[in-house]
Amino acid sequence: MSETNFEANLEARANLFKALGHSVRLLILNLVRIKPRHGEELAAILRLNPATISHHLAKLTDAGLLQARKDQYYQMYTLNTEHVGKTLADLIHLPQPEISSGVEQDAYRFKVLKTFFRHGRLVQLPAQLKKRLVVLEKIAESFEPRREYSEREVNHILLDFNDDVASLRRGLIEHKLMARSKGIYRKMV
Amino acid sequence: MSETNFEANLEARANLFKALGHSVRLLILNLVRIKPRHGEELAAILRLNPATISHHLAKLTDAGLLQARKDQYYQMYTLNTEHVGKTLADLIHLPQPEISSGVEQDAYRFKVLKTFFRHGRLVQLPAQLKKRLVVLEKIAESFEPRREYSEREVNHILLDFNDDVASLRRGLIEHKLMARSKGIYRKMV
DNA sequence: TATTTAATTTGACAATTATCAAATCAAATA
DNA sequence: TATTTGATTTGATAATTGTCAAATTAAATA
Repeated sequence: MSETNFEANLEARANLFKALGHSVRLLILNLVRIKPRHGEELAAILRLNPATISHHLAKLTDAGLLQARKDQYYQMYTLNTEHVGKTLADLIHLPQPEISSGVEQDAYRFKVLKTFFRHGRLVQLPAQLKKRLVVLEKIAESFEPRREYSEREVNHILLDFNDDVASLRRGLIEHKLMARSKGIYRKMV
Repeated sequence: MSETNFEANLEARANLFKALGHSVRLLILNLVRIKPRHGEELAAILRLNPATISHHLAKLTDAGLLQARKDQYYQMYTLNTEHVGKTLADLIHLPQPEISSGVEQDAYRFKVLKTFFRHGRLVQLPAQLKKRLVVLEKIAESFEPRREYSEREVNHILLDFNDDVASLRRGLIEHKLMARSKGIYRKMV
């Protein structure tokens, strides 16, 4: 799905809610639910200019909440029950793949990595936990799963990122990205 | 219920929909549904100023769609599932008595009667069907149900409203407000 | 305690939306 | 066909909302 489609779909959903997001329009829906009505009648009841009512009716009709049919002079509006049975969840929830195609969910991660890495080297270990975690997870990718590492081997790999290997080692253990047992290091799942 | 309460209730419902009526906020709800997130992360993903995101988050929280809890530095937002299971119908429908207390459903009728009656007399029989019907229904109130009227009696009553009793008689019959059988008139139901 | 950083608030401006009056259009009736 | 009348469109203005930059506040860490 193209980004344009994604945005159009999103905008369409938002428009349904926008149509409902006005007290006059909620009243119109309730009045029309009781019985079909025409614009002039609604204007009289709600004490608004017929042109204003006409705008509201157009929005409700565009959103598929009302149906209009001709009856003599009058455009009679009736409630369209197609949408009103749906739950908010139905109308809010976008499928995951669609979200991913529309926005970069890892943007925060990328931003943190961009901030703290320069030419592949770690400029500084972030003080904030959430950012430190992002950085350490990145570094942990350099270790293979299920393989055993001696401390010398660990240090050798970490040295590529930063001279303060002790802090990096401690961070990896602390955040449970690696485990140490009898001097042997192993990457966690 | 006071009119003020009615309006407050109505406004509250509209505000829930207003909160949902923006594509950025729909995206936030979907992103938070996947996992709890904080403002900075959402700002990075959606490429918007953190202050803007903060506004959106406040609207969603006010509307009861999100819950916020502190986690270290971060205000973590999670989806509040309380409302999202409700159908649109649940959220739109106001009880009838409440509507009646809030707006004058007969405003159109009153307006028509005010236009066509002057000091209790019918100025003119409206050409438009819907208005003619309103006027004739008003006149029909002057007849008792289940009682038989001769044409002379009918004319006598109608003369109070307008000199053109023939048109009034014809209108009452035409719109099935009265019935004539063998020269005897009777009000319908 | 000083510093850092996320959250919030404030102020300014842009964009959107609501409202009405007046004009136009379209359909029904005289 | 001319007239009436509801619906729609247009233009103007007011009100609301969305956005960002900058300042402030509050919480966590060094």
